[in-house]
Amino acid sequence: MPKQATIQDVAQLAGVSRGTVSRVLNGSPRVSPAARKAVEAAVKKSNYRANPHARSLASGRNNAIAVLLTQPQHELFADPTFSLLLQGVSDGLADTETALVLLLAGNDEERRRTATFLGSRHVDGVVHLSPHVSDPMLDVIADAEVPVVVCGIPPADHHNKLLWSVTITDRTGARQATEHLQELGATRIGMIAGPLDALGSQEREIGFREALRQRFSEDLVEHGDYGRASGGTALAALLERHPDLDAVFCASDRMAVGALDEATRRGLRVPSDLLLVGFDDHEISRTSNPPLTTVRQPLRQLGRATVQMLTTALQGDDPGHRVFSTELVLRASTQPNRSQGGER
Amino acid sequence: MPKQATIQDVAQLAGVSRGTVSRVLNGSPRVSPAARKAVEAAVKKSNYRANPHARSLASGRNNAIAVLLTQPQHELFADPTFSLLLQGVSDGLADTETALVLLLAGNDEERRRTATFLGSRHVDGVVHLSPHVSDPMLDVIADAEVPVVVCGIPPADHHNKLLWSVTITDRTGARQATEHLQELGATRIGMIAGPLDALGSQEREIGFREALRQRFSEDLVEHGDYGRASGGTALAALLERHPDLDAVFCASDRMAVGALDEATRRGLRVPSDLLLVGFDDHEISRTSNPPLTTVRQPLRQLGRATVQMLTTALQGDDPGHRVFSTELVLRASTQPNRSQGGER
DNA sequence: CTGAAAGCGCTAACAC
DNA sequence: GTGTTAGCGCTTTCAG
Repeated sequence: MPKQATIQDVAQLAGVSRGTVSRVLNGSPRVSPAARKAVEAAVKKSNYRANPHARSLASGRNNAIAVLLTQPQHELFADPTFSLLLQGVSDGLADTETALVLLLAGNDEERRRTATFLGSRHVDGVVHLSPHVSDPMLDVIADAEVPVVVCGIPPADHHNKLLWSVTITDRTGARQATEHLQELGATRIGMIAGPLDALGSQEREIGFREALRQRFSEDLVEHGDYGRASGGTALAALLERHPDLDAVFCASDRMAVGALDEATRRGLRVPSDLLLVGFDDHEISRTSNPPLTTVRQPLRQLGRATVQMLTTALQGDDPGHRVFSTELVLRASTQPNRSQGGER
Repeated sequence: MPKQATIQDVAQLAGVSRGTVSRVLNGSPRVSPAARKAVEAAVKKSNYRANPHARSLASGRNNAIAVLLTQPQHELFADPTFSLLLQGVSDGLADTETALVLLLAGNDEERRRTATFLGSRHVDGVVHLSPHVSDPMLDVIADAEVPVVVCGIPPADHHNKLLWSVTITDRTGARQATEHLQELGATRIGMIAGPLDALGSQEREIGFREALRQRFSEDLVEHGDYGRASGGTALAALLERHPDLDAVFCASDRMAVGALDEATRRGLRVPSDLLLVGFDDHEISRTSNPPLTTVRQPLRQLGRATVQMLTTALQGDDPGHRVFSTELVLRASTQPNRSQGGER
């Protein structure tokens, strides 16, 4: 069993010292071209691979970040949001040597494990996808004193100096969507909002409210859980209270599709009887029948941004806070006359 | 900035040597109760956390395993299979200190990164979820000489001494499903199979064939990609060739639901006009209308088994090969008379 | 049962 | 530029 080559072997092969090899490996500029060449050859020849633990131990860096997922897994995989964010994170890591450690914290046992894991400084930083209000993991992360970038609006009471966030224009996006419905002549507009503990959803509600102004009324809003089924239930509840509803803005595409299911079941046609707008611009909004007008959020970009910000933070700089713009995407669910669509 | 306590600090506090502390930490039996107590107190008092890298460096173990996902992410999250397997893996890790590193290898760049990662011995073992025929990652893993447990049927030509696998009774499950359709009187049974490069799907096809015997014919089989849309397309193709089709066995629930969509669109009623059986027993088979009879595979158990086997392998033992049984779950899609269901 | 001590493989500070 | 060397924090013989 030929043992794995160490930096010493490479040094010998190249006829230089370990220090020089290390410098070459870490791209230090203070190395002569000749030495560099020799080392590179030796590395290849000996099939040398740096031992990540020795490296971490000596340098104090981990070269690993964690992605924290707090949703119960059921919900986690049902929602394409995480897929896209994760993809973005992976993109962001693309030309680094940084490993991605997945932390599932969907139940108590997993949360416990995650806490010890973070406590033992396994990773240099963490990306937390969609924190909720009163998220216990936020405290765990704060205790671990590890830099974190959250994807979404962090609770206002967080007292973590090492927390940064990336968000989208939830409020504006919701307002624009609602205004779009108003411009189409809708006068009785309802909203199917997301869970109450999701701050992003609250923002969307505020945007809706802003657009409606004096026409707003609490009973025009029904809450779901972002999932498809809840959209149907919510629409039913709204119609119960407002049989004359002529448009609905939903805080997620999945709920919008659920509402579409329910509308269809009741014989309501979209868009002729009911205008419908979703939020996310997931695949499903394109393939539904009719396709949904929706508020696009650039999830993949968000994911990329989280790791960029984390990288910045790890270098000791302040990554600040980043906000990404949403964009209204017009489709058949709000285009009664099948025209090419509005001006927005 | 109070530095993190080291094993030395604990030793001093407890009035013992580092060696003793280490023994306590690693649960060695050769420690006096008194010493143990003292150490435990000191650990608590100093809020000591072992440095994982120092530990790995000294012991040669990593205390981390990788889960490899080779699907493009789009497909990855659309398919609940992975969610459940991952959940099982997480379960299996429950009372260990082992970290789960997620390796996404859905594109070339990710595959490259994964290869270097594995090459540098970051993890003790890898769990590979659903390998395909001619999967390039299998070679990468073999080159890295890291133990691997694959979830699914490994290609026959793998020459990896460190590869073990856990599978299900694909063939028997498919045969039983088909026989169930036959027992209900179906005479013209089609199959919507999965992708050709998935060995599990090939097995299901063989099971179907075994049940049909002389009635089998190539044109009774259509291939999809396990996804919903492909199920609809496939059913359309089958009906084109065999307008008298009275039953269809699908190699995934998602394809079965897609077939259901297509059947409904054509005005065919399930089960009265067409019997339908899926495979997986995913959530969707329960919530579809009508609910689907399906072949249940115990995914979560499979996931748990992978890490158990890996653990065994890491201890130097041979985990062998494990096969889990599928189970036919009867639902309305094959119960024309709404009776309580068959005898199987 | 316990302490002493030799590394694990690498980085980084220091000297030349 | 490059070699030397002192650790990084822990595990694991080896004595006793």
